[in-house]
Parts: sequence; C-alpha cells; structure tokens
Amino acid sequence: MSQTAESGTLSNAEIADRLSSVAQMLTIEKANPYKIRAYRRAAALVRGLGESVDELVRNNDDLRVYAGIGEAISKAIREIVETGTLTSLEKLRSTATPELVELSAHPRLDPVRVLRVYKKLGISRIDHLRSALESGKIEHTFGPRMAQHVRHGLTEIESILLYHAHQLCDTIGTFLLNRTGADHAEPVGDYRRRVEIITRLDFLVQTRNFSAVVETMKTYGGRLRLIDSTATTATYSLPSGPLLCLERATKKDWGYALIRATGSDAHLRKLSRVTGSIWDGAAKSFRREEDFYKHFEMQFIPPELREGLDEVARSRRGTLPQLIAEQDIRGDLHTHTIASDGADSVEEMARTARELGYEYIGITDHSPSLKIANGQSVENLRVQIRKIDKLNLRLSGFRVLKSAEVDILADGTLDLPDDVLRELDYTVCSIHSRFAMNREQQTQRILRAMDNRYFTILGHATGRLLLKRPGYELDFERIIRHAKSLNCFFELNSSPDRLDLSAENARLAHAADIDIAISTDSHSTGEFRTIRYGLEQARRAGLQKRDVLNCRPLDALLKLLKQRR
DNA sequence: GCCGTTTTCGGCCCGACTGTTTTCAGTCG
Repeated sequence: MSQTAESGTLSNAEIADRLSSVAQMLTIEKANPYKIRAYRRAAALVRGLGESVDELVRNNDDLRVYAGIGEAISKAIREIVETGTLTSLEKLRSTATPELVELSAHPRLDPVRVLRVYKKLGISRIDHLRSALESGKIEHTFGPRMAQHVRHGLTEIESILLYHAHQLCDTIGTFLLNRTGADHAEPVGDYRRRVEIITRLDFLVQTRNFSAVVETMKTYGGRLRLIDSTATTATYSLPSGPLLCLERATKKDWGYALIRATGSDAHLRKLSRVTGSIWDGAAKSFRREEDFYKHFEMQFIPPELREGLDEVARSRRGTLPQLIAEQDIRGDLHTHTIASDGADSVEEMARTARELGYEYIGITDHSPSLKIANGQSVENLRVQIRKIDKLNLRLSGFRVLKSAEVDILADGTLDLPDDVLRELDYTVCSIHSRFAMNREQQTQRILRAMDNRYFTILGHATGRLLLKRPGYELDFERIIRHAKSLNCFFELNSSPDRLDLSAENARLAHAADIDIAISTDSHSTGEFRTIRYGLEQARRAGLQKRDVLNCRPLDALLKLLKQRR
C-alpha cells in the first residue's frame, strides 16, 4: 500500500485503508474492542462517501458531522491528509511482527483469525495463506466460515449486498448527473434485475462528451481507479467493493441499449432467437424498451424476470405474470416486540402497520429456548395473547394476529406445547440452532416439525446470511412436497441480509403451488419498510398477488392459516 | 473511540450452547 498518492490527492479508499490498519493493529494488541469497532466503522464510512474526504479536509470542513467520526478520528484523518502518514499507526507498526505488517495490506482480514491459521498450518506469509485457501486446507481444518473470511480478505473485488448497492447507486447516479455533465444515467445489469449479491455496478450513460464523463468520474470519492476504457465504455474499481462500469448510449438507441445492458446473458440468448442477433447494429433504433417489445410483438418483460427461464416464451404468448407490487401487501406476518428481542411494543408495531395502510399484523415473538433473543416463556406468551385479544376489541378495521416464531428443536419438535399453540392464529416455525447437522438430519428435522398440526409457515427456510453464512444443507424439494401435502407455507424473509427463501427457492415453491408469506421479521417499527427487499426477490420469482399470503384480505388469510386445525 | 430527549460518564446486546482449536472462542437473533 503506497503511503503517498501520486496525484497529491488521497482517495477515500487510501484514507480508509489507514484507519482499517489501525483497527487491525489494535486488534492484535487486544485493545478496547469498542475502540477497534470505532476505527472500523469510520473506515467503512469514509470508503463509501462520494465526496472527497481529502477535499473536505482541505476546505476545513468539520468531519464530525458524520456519525462515527468524532474528535480523535477526525484529527487522525486530518493528519493522514496533511502529512500522508499517521503517527499512531506508525507507532503500532514499529512494534509489529513482519507477518502483521504484511497483513495490514489486506485490511479486511482479521489478524487474530489469520494468526490462528498461521499457527495451526505452520505458515507465515500471505501467499501461503492464499495457497492454503485454494487447496481447500483452510476449509477442511477450520470450516466454511473461516474459508469465507480469508477469501473475502484476499479478494480485491468485493461483492456487496443489493441493499448496499441501492445506496451506492443513488450516490453514483447523483454524481454522474451533477458533476460529470451526463444528460442521463440509469443503473442496469445485475442491479436492475435485483440480483441479491452485486459484484459489478453497471450504468448506462447518455452524454455528448463521454471522455469528459470518464475523466470526471475519476474524481469520485477523491480518486477512483480507472481500470480500462474504450470510446464507449469505462471500468473503475470502487473502494467499497464492486466494479463500476459505464457504458455510453445515445438517445436514439436508449431502449435497445437498456435491454442489452440489463441482461442477463441467458435472457439475451433466448431473446435473440426471437429478434435476431441483438448484437448487430441493424436493429438499433428503439428509444424506449417498450418500442422494442412492441416491434417484436412481445409483452414488456420486467427486468426482474430476465434470467433466461421461460420469460421470453411467455412474453410472446402474452402470459407473463402480473408481478406483485408494494401496494398489494395487506399486512406483515413476522414481527417482534419488546416481549422478546424487538424494540417496540405490540401497540406501537400495530399503530405503525396501520399507518402504512396495512389491515393486519402478526406478532411473532421468539419461543423460550432462544435465550439470546429473550425467547418468551409460555406464561408470558399467554399474557401477550390476552393483551392482544383486548387490544383487538378496541381496534376496528385492523387486526393484530396472535402468533409466535417457534423454534424447531434439534429433534424436529416445536419449542412450545400444543395447548398454547392452539391459542395462536398461526405459527412461524424456524431453525435457530444446530446448523451443522447434515442434509438428511436437517431435512428430517423440518419434515417432522411440519407434521405438527400447529405448524403453519416455515420461517427463513435455509438460515443463510448473505456473504456471511451459507445456510444449512437441505433437500428442499422434499420439503416442498411435504409442505404441499400438509398445507404448510413458506416465508420469504425480507431482511436484506437473508432474503430467504432465495428467488430460486421461491420459484420452486411457487411451481408446487404453495403460497408464500413475504415478511419483514421487523424488530422495530422502522423495519417495516424492508418489505421492499422481499418484494424484489418475490418479483424475481415471478410471484403475483394471488400467490402471496399477506396479499389476502383478513378473512381469506385466516381461513388458509387455520385449515390444518 | 463515539455518543447523548437519563449528555461530560458509562454504555456500546448478551447468555447459553457447541465442539473441538482440550479450555474457551465461535455462534445463534
């Protein structure tokens, strides 16, 4: 990592790297963990800013307006910008071993974990770490999470989650329009199709002077590294992880360019069988996407469906689904309150849901065995049930449903006795423990849980945490068959770190004609809006209003939820 | 180190379980 910037301006990434290095070194010193976290947070913040921190410092702007930067860190950033070095970091480095100094070039690696690997495998260098990763030795010795950590730490291009890409796209889009002189800019590619993990952000840009846009874009975030450019394209490496690709398109062929740049490759292959090669210049005069589809007598294909499945054929037949939209949602069936690990009361959650225009909300606090989430005792659940009954007497035109997020225990039994389950309107049953069970055991565990007549909805079916944890192994098709035969439902958990069911699994469940609940798993009133992320994936799965439990009016919903009783 | 509608100190989520790194770190929401 170079200590001085060639251009004299430090990029946000370079400043962030130094803050991350401080955090790494402090980790080794076993310093106050909150101090370490503060440096990490500040580094992530700086890395993600569109404005140049170098410029802010030179303009004497107060960096403390940013949450997470206070007295000490703003001083440190000032020192980095003004001198190119940071005394406290140099001091920490001077006492560090050569392995650690080498590690600090990879700020995303956790030195404590890497040192454990070094010790166990008898290595001491990054290139050895890399080969241990590639040979599978790390996964074999330390498991998948460690392997994932090392892989992330060593990879230059980092993937980001879709909801982070939303923020990033806003910042970049604004920069393109306000600073670079672009006339029009629109995000395309994986992002437009709402793929849940993004490694590349693509923008289509309309401008008279593309080279000026490419040049000005280099000043994004202080300084942005241009990897490659042609007369009509430019690729940069974003400090916050993914690649940024700009592509020029003219007003005249904007619609055509949108289709091509949105992809996916598989979709375009199928599309070109209908339209002829869409790579040759001949067809290039569609201003809007709608014009293109009209010309070929096709239905407009929403970007979320462009994955090369059956969407082209259905578009030609005019049988594309009318995808679900935000206004179709009538309630939320997975929410937590202060009774377990939520931040707000039943009343507050209900009031907010009502203000959002919902007709009902299901309260699903955790069951007793999930201690860390303050799982509610049977007695307290009964108190809550009575409280909700009373509350419902006062409400008109809105209903609070009595439920619980019931743990599926290791043996497949449910974490609450039948006599209390009976009092609930429905249940969300989820796995929160023993992720390491094998595929057969895990599948059996869920099948058995479903056999309980009070099992209603399977919560976050695979337990995955995007970019963090792969989720447990399951024979999902078998679970689908079992669910169908017993009238159980699935949840599409909208939490942006989960998105579980995945669009692919939601498609499978839908193909088996199983209704899905799109739920937020809200732990506070502010989280209801995350329904947006679940809806995006539901649209990718081709779901319509009629396929989704919480699009149904209350009476119809209750009838479905109680059909097993 | 940061933060503040309990603001200049004291909290920043935490507590039980798991499993092999064998004695405590990692993990679950």
